[in-house]
Amino acid sequence: MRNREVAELLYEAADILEYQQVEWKPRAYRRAAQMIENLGEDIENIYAREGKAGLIKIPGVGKSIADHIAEYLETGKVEKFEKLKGKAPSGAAELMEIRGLGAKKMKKLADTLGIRTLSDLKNAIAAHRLRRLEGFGEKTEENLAKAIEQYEKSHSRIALGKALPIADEIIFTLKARCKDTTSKVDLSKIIYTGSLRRLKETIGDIDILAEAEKGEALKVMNCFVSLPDVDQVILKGSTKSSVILKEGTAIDLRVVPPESYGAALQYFTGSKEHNIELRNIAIKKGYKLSEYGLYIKESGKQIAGSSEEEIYKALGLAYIPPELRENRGEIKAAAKNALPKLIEQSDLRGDLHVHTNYSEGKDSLKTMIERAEALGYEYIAITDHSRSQKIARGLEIEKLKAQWKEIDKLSKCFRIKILKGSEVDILKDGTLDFPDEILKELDIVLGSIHSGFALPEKEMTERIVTALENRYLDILAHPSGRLLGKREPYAVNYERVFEAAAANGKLIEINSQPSRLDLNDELILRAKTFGIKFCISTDSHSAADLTFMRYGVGQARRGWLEKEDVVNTYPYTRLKEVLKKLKE
DNA sequence: GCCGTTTTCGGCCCGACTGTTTTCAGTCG
Repeated sequence: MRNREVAELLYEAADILEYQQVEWKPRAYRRAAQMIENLGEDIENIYAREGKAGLIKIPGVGKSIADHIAEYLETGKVEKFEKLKGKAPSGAAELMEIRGLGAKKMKKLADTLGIRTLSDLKNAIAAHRLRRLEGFGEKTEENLAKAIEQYEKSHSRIALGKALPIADEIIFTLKARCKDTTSKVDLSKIIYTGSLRRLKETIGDIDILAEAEKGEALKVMNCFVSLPDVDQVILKGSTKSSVILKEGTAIDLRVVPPESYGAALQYFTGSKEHNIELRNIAIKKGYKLSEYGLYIKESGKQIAGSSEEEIYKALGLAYIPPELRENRGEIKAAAKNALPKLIEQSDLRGDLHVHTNYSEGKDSLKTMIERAEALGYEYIAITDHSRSQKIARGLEIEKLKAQWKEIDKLSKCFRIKILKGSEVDILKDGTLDFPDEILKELDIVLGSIHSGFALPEKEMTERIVTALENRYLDILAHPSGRLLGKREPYAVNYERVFEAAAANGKLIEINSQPSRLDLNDELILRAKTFGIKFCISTDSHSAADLTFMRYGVGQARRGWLEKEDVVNTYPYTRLKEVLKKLKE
């Protein structure tokens, strides 16, 4: 899958063109890059099958970009882009990340002061050389210094699992403060928007929206910027404020009047690409769409704005859930009333990947079962590590059998059904870490890779395919092996893995651990086209982890999954049938 | 550079905030 690679190439070219103040081309390149990123099909396959004609069919890709992509796929580079590279400062990509520094200012800095890297910029600021430039000033210099500091502190995105609790906490506190300050604000309308509401795996900053009449807006803003966790106030106006929390997270708050609340919620939820498409539809219908509402262009009369639903309706679209708003085809589907009916967390009847203190879990078997039953689940699978996982205290066969005995005993005390399982290592040659006579006694077998991450793509693919052909394996767990922000996914040919999973009827896990979220949304979408079924599991290492399910469900929804696609929405008897059939 | 049931040429999302400006450019989302 080289889509990401091709998209990066185009994004990079767009940045340089933007730096050169070339008009419109950067936008065209970025649009093409974005479509390629979200294609759901390997661009190499398209090119191999249909040549340039196939590439031109991709929205945003015309003859010229198709030529560039073809050249890149065949030779590994694009002559024209190679020449472009020399035209911008070497540190341009990094400098563009600094808040307040765009293409124009960067060019000015390069042309007048010869600034080409972040360290050049830092030196120039320290020597107060910026404030003398035309269009710059003392304040700009100070702000850039602060922005650099902020960039160096946390320029990476925040994991969903970290951002969501922070947002919940801030909103809780903000509501309490607002309640003490004014009675005229509807507290239930204070919610998070942005990529967080879309449940994206990582978040740049947290966006919060509130509703208030004009006279009350500033009161909400004052509550917000004076929250105890706020470190810096970046900007403060009557509709928009930005702050940075002491632990480094950036938070924006927007306040809008009731007649615009839905439009603002829609707008700030994004994604940007989804919104641009929506606005284009509005224009074609003779409307104008902004964060304040949907208006008739001629008369300026508002025809929708207080709720998201009425905006989509007025544009001739079915309501699109936030998780789908990535311009991956959801707008076309909404126009045809063909959106998926997305899975809900309440559809889940059990958790199929849970550790106990038999291996690396913190809590006892009994505690995990108790908590799962308290969550209302119908079943839970106990899946401690297999014997090769020495670090995680993987179970020897004797210990596994002892666990079975305890499960049999506990089964009599609980309503919830307990499946005897194991998270079995897929060894380097693709065999599983327990012999067949043990595997066939288990109710459920997860296969996963915990060693030999650096295998070349071909061998890693063979290893996983071999495991998928093992009749005793049920589920491929955390299939890409990535740890968000820490470890890249291992090299593997997903087309082949998905083919093998589909051919053998194997299930693919969506691991809900905030540090994993594995498979990711794009690969879920891709896997679904192979007809594969999934399970959403927490990979819990303590009873508290059982609540991680919300993150996995979010990724499943982003991958367009419906209830029927996910086997742990099935009643116990149906789940057992699925698992039994796999071993026949 | 791309695109088109109002266009094959002339458009390309829209508005807020800030700073350096006396009316606007740059940046951001």
